[in-house]
Amino acid sequence: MSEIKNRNFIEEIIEEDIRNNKHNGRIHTRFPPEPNGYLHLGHAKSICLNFGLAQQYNGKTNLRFDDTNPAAEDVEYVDAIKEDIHWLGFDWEDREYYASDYFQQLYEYAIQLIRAGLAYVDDSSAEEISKMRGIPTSPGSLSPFRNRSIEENLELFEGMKNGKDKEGERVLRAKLDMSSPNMHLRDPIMYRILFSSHHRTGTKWCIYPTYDFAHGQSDSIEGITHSICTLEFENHRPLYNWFIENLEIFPSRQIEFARLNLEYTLMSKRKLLQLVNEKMVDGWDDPRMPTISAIRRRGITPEALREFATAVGIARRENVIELSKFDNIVRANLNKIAIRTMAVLDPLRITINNYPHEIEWMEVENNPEDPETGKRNIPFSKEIFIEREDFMEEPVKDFFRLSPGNIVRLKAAYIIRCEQVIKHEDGSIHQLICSYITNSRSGSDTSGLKPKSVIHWVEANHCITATVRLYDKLFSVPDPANYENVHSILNKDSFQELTNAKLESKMKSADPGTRYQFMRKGYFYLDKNSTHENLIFNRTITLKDSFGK
RNA sequence: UGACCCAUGGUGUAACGGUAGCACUACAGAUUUUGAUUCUGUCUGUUAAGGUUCGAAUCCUUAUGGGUCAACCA
Repeated sequence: MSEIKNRNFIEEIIEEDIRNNKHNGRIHTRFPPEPNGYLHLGHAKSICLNFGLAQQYNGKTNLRFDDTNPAAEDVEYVDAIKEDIHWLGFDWEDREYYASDYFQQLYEYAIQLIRAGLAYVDDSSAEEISKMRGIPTSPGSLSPFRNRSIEENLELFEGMKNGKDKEGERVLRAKLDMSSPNMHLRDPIMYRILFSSHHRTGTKWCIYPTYDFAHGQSDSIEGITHSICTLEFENHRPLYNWFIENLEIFPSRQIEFARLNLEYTLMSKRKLLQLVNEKMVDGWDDPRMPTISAIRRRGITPEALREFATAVGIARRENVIELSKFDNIVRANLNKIAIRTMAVLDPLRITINNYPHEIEWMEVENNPEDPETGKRNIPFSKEIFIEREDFMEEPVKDFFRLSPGNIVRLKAAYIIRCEQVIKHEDGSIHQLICSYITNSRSGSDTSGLKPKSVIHWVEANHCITATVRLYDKLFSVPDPANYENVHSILNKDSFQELTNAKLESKMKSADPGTRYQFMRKGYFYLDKNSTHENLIFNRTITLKDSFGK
């Protein structure tokens, strides 16, 4: 069935397991976000991987919030995460779980390990524990509390649970190997005391399991067959397995893959939070952010994002994806579906002095890539706007657009020639006087003229004015993660707001769900704060532009 | 001076002991009433050295380079 298809290493593992009828051929994955921030591109890769694998192999995927640290977590994030996953196109059905659902079970597991002599309560301070752990290249030392009796451990652990101790006063540790070269095996901490209120369990618990003591068991409880995580958890795997083996519970298997890195993009939750908190961006969904909500607000489709998540591949080597890969996929997707319209972002008025008609209606396609979207008529008169940058008084080499004495084709209309430049007192250009070529009307052109360029325009008396927001890369360096100070690497030109853009009048009723292509300018999408009175469009991405290369 | 992991064009990813392929980028050309799209072509690669084998990107060894680990974060 899949002899020809190239599979990634995780698919190979799964197919091998299916062949061996492991877990009766059952495939069950999970996506385990911690609700302490918004989902970003890296998470999108993981979501597509986990849900995609389940779809591919007839399995299931659970959503599980990894909420074992009440100090950092919040319901605000829970809701946003759910919305993002659904928007991306995936559904966990009724399997919405929380690690905190298992707090009681986890507590019992801990007692089981204490009874087996495999866990102990340590009264050492955090600093002492850290010191006794040693360094990777030399063994740690044993805690003086390591050999407490089972009874004493049981009693002390119950005391911890009942709030007898202060935060940081005691922890429960697994008894493994203080001389292991793997630091995670040097008596890792299983439980710590935290008197913060949990977003789900409130103040019921004052001891909370650590990631290592919660994650594998949560997988196991849910019958997860393939627990997929990123490479930095690789050194945790022996511990993951140790807990499962010693607890004698369902053996989920942890598999690690390389996380996504993208040029010019920060993927660290901590730093993204900093950008938001210090108002370097307009919230988590600022279109320059790499979060899923920002990508949505930018106007990128879930299809494009899914395609990107697949295209980057799954492997175990560190990687940095080029931004052009992302851009390419976004453009290819939008090119197929975007409704074309003409919009002049930075208007320059033109009067066509020899144009005799009051008005004419010109027919133009809504999307040449999709004839089913039909055509529309747009008005044309002697007063129009063109893009200021489509005129150059002293054209540089290879500038094909309008300049004094030269001709250009107005898309779907006539060829015009620039006759005169009218300036303000300060020398800046006020407007242009042009003539039009009478027999050059689009579709019935008999002029024989071949202008080197076609430009967009809008009729001056029918158009509407709107706000257009142009976004660019947030950072000026391709590897922002390598800089501690994000302020110093911000791209100063990452945001530009134009408030005098001229749009075709039909855009008055622009649809919030529709992706538009402003011809020759890029793809645009209505912002969430747009109103009928004040239309705001976000630029999703520019068109490819080979001018000047 | 430890353990674990990784190494294929500029980037990402295939090739499962038998012709190093695909995508993106770059460059060149064709088409085009969007300098877009589309189409065609070109450049560039198995980290190194040994070994096993009729045959190695693939298996083994060593070296080199890179990543992860010393939170009561996940």
